[in-house]
Amino acid sequence: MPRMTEAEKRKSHKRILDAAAYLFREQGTETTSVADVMKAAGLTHGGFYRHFSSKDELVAAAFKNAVDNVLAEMESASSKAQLQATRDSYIETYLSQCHVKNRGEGCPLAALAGDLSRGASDARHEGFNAVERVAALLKEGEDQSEGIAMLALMLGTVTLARLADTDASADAILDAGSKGVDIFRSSWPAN
Amino acid sequence: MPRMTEAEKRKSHKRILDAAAYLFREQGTETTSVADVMKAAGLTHGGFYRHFSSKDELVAAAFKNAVDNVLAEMESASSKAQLQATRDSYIETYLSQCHVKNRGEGCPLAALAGDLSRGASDARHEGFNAVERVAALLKEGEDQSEGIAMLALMLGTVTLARLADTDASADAILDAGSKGVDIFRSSWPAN
DNA sequence: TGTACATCAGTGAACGCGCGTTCACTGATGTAC
DNA sequence: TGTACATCAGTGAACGCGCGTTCACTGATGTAC
Repeated sequence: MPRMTEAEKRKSHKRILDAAAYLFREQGTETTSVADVMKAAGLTHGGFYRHFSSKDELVAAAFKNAVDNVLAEMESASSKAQLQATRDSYIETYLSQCHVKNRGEGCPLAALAGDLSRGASDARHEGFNAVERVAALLKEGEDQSEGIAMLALMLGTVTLARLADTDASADAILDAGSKGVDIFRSSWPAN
Repeated sequence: MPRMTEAEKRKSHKRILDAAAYLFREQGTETTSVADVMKAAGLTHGGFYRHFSSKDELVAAAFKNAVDNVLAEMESASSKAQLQATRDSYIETYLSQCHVKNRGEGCPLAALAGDLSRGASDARHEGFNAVERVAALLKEGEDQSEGIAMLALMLGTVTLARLADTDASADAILDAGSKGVDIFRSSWPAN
């Protein structure tokens, strides 16, 4: 059957990245094996090294892929009004039960910041880049610090909510986070 | 040489817990092996199962041990003034370079919340208990939500700072978190 | 208090297993002429 | 345009390795009399 077209290789590559982005977020990078990812991408593990030189490289690439997908809508906003609208809906979705339960399609930083900070430096650097991208979208202006505080609060809230035993406990934590977000917003000059 | 005194067994048990609490926070629960922990405790891996029935059980017990140690000072505060003083110093230490770099002796939630939320339910439950204990100490009152938002912001800030490449980047993130903490404090009635 | 014996904390070899990675192989693709 | 051949995406067996856990063993401890 092999060999495939160049175009088909690119499709395989994308499927591997998407499968990894989902599984790493869902289960963590340590608990997910290269074979798991390849199986989810519809391939066998042996072919992995035609696409990436190591699992570490995949972790960094899959994380960046996840960030690109999650931020695509906000980063492509063409007007200030559109940015504000997508940002508002981003924040609301972020602090939801759905996001708490659905790690695999949620914020890559909330799912993987811990893994990245302990892992290879390429992946950690990718994580830091994501922090700056998200912060810039959450609060424009020359001072990044408001966006970073907002991200920290949101990420922390979802991280804590994921420890809850019941939906009610998770909701209480999400509500606390939402109130915090409102305090931040009302204490900053609108822009 | 064996067998040891009951008192010596208790000492071994504590050494295993302390070693695990340090190594799990420093490296994560997946990356740290039972043999690593036992070696750090000055024992060999075979004896582990005289103390714990599984690695999962150790993860939960070591996490609780870490929380107990970290909160001991605050929880034993005998006056309102003393609680406020230890809380102030706790927050300042929490948002410091030292805490960012020194995972192994830092906040167990900041180091392990991600691992716990994906792991065995006993350990996750221990994590949730810790959230409530810390939140109650950060902001007294019947409404837990202010303490939870404060913890989420602090934990999120340190998590993001641990992704930074340089001390300066980490400082910028820590400063952003500190400003957020100040906003929370000034927007809540003192107590 | 002294003796005989069961207990069990700790050791280190061994278990099966899954991991990341390598490799010989296949055969359609892409290329040189 | 047709032909001959090198390339290489994907397969599946195999590699060495470290993991969590088990086990036979040791000998001081704790206990029953």
